[in-house]
Amino acid sequence: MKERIDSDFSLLAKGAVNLVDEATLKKKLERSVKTGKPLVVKAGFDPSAPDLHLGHTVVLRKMKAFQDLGHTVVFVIGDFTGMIGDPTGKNATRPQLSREEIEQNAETYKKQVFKILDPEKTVVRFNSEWLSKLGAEGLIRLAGKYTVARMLERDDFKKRFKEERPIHIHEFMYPLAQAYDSVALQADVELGGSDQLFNLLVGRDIQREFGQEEQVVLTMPLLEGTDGVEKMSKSLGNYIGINEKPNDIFGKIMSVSDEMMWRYYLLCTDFSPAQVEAVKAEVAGGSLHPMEAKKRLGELVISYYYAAAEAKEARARFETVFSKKEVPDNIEEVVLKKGEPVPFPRFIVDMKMASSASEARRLIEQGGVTLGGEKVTDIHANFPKDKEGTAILKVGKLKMKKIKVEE
RNA sequence: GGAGGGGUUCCCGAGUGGCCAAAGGGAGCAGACUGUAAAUCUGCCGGCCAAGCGCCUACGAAGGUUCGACUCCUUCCCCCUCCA
Repeated sequence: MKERIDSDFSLLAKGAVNLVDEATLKKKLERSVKTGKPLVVKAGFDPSAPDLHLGHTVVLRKMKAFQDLGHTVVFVIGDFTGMIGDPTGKNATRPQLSREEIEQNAETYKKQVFKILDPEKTVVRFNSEWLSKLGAEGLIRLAGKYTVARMLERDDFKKRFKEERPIHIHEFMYPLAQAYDSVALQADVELGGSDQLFNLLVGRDIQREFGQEEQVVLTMPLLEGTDGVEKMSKSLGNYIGINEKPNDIFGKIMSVSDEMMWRYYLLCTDFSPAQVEAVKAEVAGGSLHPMEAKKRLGELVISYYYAAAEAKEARARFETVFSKKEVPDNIEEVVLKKGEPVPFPRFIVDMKMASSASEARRLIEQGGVTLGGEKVTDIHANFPKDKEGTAILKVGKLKMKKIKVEE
């Protein structure tokens, strides 16, 4: 029993940035084993961005870890808190989402989330369920359980207060509302990104106020995006979506810098820190090529969201296109009727391989366009639509189509 | 209610009557190189074509002044800060 708890604990604590606190988690685990009652593990998600990327998976995978040990994972969709908007200090006014939009987003969410979590074992809840019921009175009562001074402990509030930048009252409600989620669910554990630490800790205080046992707070690191600097986010365009095609995921992973790849190894795979170190040592020692390490990473990551065969295929395609610089077999074919020759820039736009003729011209000028392996050099040249035949049109390294002209 | 600051191309941000399709940076794209869609270097980076030093569209919106406005004036819209 002692071993069971220790091994569960170390598995769950793996990779965490914050764990508040170890003793409580152990205690809860122990009690759960004894009573056979699973822990309630909660994580909240904003309903406005239903496009999951690898950054989200860091926390989701942690949820999965709890789930695999038999605990109850509650996926909270913050439809109520979403209306408030997490106070990030930015003034991005959030578009008010309609009920239908939220429902729709939730569905999209589930579809993606269940690529990681077990749909059978996952409880999905909307926090408007209990927060709406609270009413103005309840909300004020809730607010009565916390103090401004404590709120101002939050780093960005503190900063803004000091710099005399505005803090809106409703921003204080966000952590409180989120905390109340934990009360409503009687959460034992709450997971989140490391930027959520403050909010999650408020949950503990509020739970105590409501006479509940405090939840354990466990935060995971924020994964940097493909640029290697900013945290992965859709709005920054540096993300790798788990819904993207295997080929694209593979390519994007290959575009992650060599240094950054270790971070991905650590946060996006099942590798233990020791295993990651081992691969790292191999690369450092020269016995493993960094490119190979990265290819393996790509294959591995894809295999979590797609079939293993598809992961292999993505890798194979990458090697064909980039390493061997060959054209893969299964590329899109476009069949055209014979007709008048078309100026190349126009033609490239028609084929949707450039967004404007100017761009197409630029691509030609820069030597990025080939037809049947021949470089197109003249922007005034025509695509020989008057001749029958098949040729591969390549625009840049990534875009290629097989063009067939027939009678 | 009062005082002030601001809205520029995908983003940040300079520009304050012509030299402005608008500095610089980021992102993006292309090429070279390579070990990868890494790194590095070079170039491009509103649109249209008859490709000229051409035309159209663009500096919150609408008008106006001017030979000429992102730059000046008027009105309006929006954002932000401080004081009350």
